[in-house]
Amino acid sequence: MSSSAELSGPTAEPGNTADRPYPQGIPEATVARLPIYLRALYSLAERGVATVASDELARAAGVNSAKLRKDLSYLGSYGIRGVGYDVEYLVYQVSRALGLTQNWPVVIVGAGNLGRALANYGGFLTRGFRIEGVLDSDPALVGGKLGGVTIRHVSELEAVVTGNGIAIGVIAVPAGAAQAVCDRLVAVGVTSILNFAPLVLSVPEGVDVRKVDLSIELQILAFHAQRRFAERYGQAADQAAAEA
Amino acid sequence: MSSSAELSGPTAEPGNTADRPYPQGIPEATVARLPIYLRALYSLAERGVATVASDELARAAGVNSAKLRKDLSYLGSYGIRGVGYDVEYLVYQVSRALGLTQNWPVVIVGAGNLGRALANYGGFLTRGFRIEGVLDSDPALVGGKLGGVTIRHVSELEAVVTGNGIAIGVIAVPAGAAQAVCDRLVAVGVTSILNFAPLVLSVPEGVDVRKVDLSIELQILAFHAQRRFAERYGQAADQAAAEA
DNA sequence: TTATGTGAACTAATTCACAGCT
DNA sequence: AGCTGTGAATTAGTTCACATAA
Repeated sequence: MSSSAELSGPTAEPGNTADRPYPQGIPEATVARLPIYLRALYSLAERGVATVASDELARAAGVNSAKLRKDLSYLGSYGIRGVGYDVEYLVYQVSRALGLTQNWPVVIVGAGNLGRALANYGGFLTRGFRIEGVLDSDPALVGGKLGGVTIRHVSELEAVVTGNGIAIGVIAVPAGAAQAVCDRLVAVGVTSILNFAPLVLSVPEGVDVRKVDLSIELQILAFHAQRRFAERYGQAADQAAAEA
Repeated sequence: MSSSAELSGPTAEPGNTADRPYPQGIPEATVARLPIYLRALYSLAERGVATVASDELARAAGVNSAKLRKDLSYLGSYGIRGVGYDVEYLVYQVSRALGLTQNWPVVIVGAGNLGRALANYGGFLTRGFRIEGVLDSDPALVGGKLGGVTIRHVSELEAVVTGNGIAIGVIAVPAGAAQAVCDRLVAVGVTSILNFAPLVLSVPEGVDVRKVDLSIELQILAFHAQRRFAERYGQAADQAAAEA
């Protein structure tokens, strides 16, 4: 989770929040759900749905409707009582809240399986982001294409970042190389980092790191699976059950 | 996030929690951090560290020490006052809490870039899990090897799951195919699903789905990046800043 | 009617601060 | 003397339930 909990967090100067789009700040938990709503809204729009009620959108997003309405209320009053929400308009408002009406240039460091998966991942390249550079240390990969971009050598990292005004970096290199890549990104002004390497990066104050950890999620599943087995067969049986 | 908040949730029968390993239940937020602690502990163990204080382990995990101590206290009293925690012993206790002293057989559906990245990802194959099957619909991939396992055709899904007593499935197929794969996994008894496809899966009660969404994290980063720009340059400047 | 928007109540998570053990 | 373990206080997040507006 990100360090700051609010839009107008402790680093914001006091007293001038009144003319911001979202004066009270958007709770972090809400921010984390907005992308899910956005995806559900796109899916509705594609199916030609013009208006949606909170129950329906909530179901599509996998949350309850009270939570959805409260979440959306942080962005403003964009619904119509007795009717619901205009899908297209809500897409715009949620996009704007997330900063996706801009087009953020992104650099991906690491063009291995993970980097390739990212570049081809449905929705990674969508509205709001463009892959401006892909870097790798393997000479065999340099010069190849990925996501419409030519893979360049990682030694060009600084040139690629500064030359394209890149503020967001994606680290998709092995754990051993990740901290060094991170340090170099931060040194040339990248303040948002998405980390896929399985380690905790250390960064200076003011840099926002989010991590996607493929094995942590699996371990959380194992915890719940174990719990289910223990409930069903008693606490001694879970060992045997998993071996079966 | 998972549906149930506690180890002994509403589905557990009342009155027999006293002889469970963790009678009061482990908060979901704690469960989500245990894998991070575990990784930090392994890293310390590899460096030959025998004992660690909460401050140091907390720093390695990127949390504050009060939170770490409270988290560990849900598992039991495994520290030594005035000294710290025995690294090896704590590895065992955290592993046990997460259900990783067992060896869960896992099936990965989808052997594209993402499936391949998973199989090669540092730590995905580690203690607690073994890849028991990899499936894909592409005949060109079937018969090849991935993570030490031969890729089989997705039509064999049911046979692979039931034949190996698999309880955990990983969905690494495109969004369009994900729900169908999910339904088939659930139908043959898989109750834990890790979903990489960018959509909300619908599953019956009792099935635990976690999702890893590569683009949602990027969107959350964009939100914070936008906020920083707005704070620094005023709310009108952020548009121009990202275009630069 | 009907479905939003939101105070109020509730539940979960975090942090503080210090008693208690080694 | 030092670090854990944990009640108490605080803060964040969720859900309820209904006044409000189309």
